Formats: sequence, structure tokens, C-alpha cells
Amino acid sequence: MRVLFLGTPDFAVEAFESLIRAGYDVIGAITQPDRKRNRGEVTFCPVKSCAISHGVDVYQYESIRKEGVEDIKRLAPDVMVTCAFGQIISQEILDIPKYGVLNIHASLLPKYRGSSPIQWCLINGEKTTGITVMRTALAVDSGDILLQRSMDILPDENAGQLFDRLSKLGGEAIVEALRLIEDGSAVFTPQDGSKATHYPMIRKEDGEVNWASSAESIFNKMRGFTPWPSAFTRLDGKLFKILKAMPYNGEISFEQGLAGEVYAAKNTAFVKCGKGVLQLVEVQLEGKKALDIASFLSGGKLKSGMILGK
RNA sequence: CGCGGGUUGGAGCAGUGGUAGCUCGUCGGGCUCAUAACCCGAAGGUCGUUGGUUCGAAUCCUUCACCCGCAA
Repeated sequence: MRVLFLGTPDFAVEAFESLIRAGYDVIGAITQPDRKRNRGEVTFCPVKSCAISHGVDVYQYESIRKEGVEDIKRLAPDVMVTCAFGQIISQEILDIPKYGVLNIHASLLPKYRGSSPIQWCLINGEKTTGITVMRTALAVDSGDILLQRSMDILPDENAGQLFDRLSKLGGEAIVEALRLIEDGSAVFTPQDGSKATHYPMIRKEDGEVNWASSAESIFNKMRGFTPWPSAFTRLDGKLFKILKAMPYNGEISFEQGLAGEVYAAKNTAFVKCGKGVLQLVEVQLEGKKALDIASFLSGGKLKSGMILGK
């Protein structure tokens, strides 16, 4: 079976490699164009690097609808697999492969349609999520479902960790999906549109912590934004990332009792929230490396009574 | 050549011309029923690299390397 893969970031690499490991004839990988990076080395996107190492041809288009049609027709795939590709595909392309186009989505559709499902599940404090393999349709994440695999979200898991686990599950799911198609037992079930929820791509500025909200919701937000783009606040006017933290159940007596107020002990620090207390575990100040809270406190930049967010 | 911050004993920082200091850790000793507590003492740094200015540089100028924040 000739498989054409469309995907760009880390999340898609696992699916790409799974297909190769499973013995499918992966005839090409289409990714987003290489983006300019001014600081650090210029690197190919993860799927491109992986494809090259496996000797798979890579195709990149600014707009696949306008530039990719001829290439895809020439490649004559039996099936196409999309995974975090990042571009909308036209009906003309969807009609090319005999077995259609499949998409791997990191949520249990119809919940969490959109481009940041993993982050939003964490932000909303979900306990369960999963992978959906469905037919790619013109409307975003609305195609008929071929199969789903669910997975529990760990209590202190962040988006990076959940990404890793879901990408593996996605790799397993897509291989299983192709098996179903090959032996003719694939059944596609329409989504119940009335239960659909849609979330936008998360933006960097959305990562700012509102200390007036509850420790629990700040904790969930931090998990959803870590490791990228990170939950942040201000320390003395400087960008201060909260990379790891957890709600604290003990009693802390704050001098002023204000939201965002810091209580710094010897090896740890707490922040008063609108409801509850958050214990800091790992932080990063603008221009500095990420540090565990004990090391950061050694620097003397965080003291009891300071108010975060200003 | 996009903008900016950084590189000082094991960790994190201070120190803008006169041969380095703080918190923590480490090691030794003491106190205590006990402790991540407290007390006393000790070890540990040619201040990222290159060249220069100077009587004298961690501190000023220069080369390179590496780390990081922002913007893309």
C-alpha cells in the first residue's frame, strides 16, 4: 500500500515512523516549508529530518492546494495520512487516493476540535483524552470516525509529556486503521455534531497567569502551556516563567494576604492565589536558564512579600 | 548580520580599575530525644576564550565559543 504522509512537528514523527516500521510503502512526506530562524542553527522540521534519515522523499509547499496537486497525482498514493500538517487540504486532493485521506487527531472527537486539543484538555482539567483516526473532511476535524483510543491523563502531567504519550498512541492507531482498510473491515461513523466543541490554537499571550483565580485552575493552565509556550507572570517587571508547580494543601500565613504574594522558605516558595496556594517547583527568569526553585532562591531574587504579576 | 540578557569555587547569585564576597551545598566538630533546625570551623575559584589599554582588570576595548529571553 502506497502511503503519502503529511505532517510537520514532533507530534507527527511517531506516526510517520510507525508506518515505516509496520512495513508500509511510505512514498513521500509533505511538510510545511522550512521557516527562518535567526538565532541558533537552521534546522528542518522534525518530520523532514526523520524522512530524510529514512530515505523518504520530502515535498514542501507554501500552499499544498496550489502547488502540490500535480506532485500528489504523480505519486499516486493509495492512501494519504495527515497528522498535525498545518494546512487545509482541498477536495481535489482529498479525491486523489483510492482509500481516501485519514487524519490523526489528539482528542476524542467530537470533543476538542481545533489545533491545540492536548493543551486545552489539560487547561480544562480533563481526566481522559485520546486519539481519533478519521477521514479528513473539508471542515476542520469533522470527518467520519474510523477508530478511537482513549487514555487517562496523569494528575501532574504537562502538555509535553501528554504529547509524547499521545503521539505514540497515534502511531499505533494509524497502523491499526490502515490494517482495517486493507482487509476491508473499516467502518466509518459520522460524528455527533451536536456534541462538538472547538478550541482555538493557544497563543503565547494566553499563558499569563491570573493570580486571582484558583490554584487548581492555575495549575491546570500551567500544565497545558508547558513546555511551550509556558505559563508566565512578572517578577519585578521581568518575564518569569512557571515551568512546574503544584497546588499546596497546607497552611501558609501570608503577610499581606494578596493574590500573587510570595512566601519564600529556605528551599521552596509558595504563591497565594485567589483560592488556595500554589507551590513553585521549577521557574525561569527572562534571559536565564530554567532552575529548580531551591536554586532560584539561592540567587536571592525571590523573597517573601513580593507580589508576582507586576 | 533582527533586538536583548548571560558566562565568577559543586548550585544560584553579588561585585563597573587596586590580586574576590553572599546564600545553599560539601567536609570536620558541637548542641539536641530528635531534625531539612541551631552553633563553631574547614576545604573549594588562574572570575568562558583571544588579544589589547593600564603601574595595576572579574571590572574598560577587542576575537571567538557556548547558554537564554523576545521577535519571527
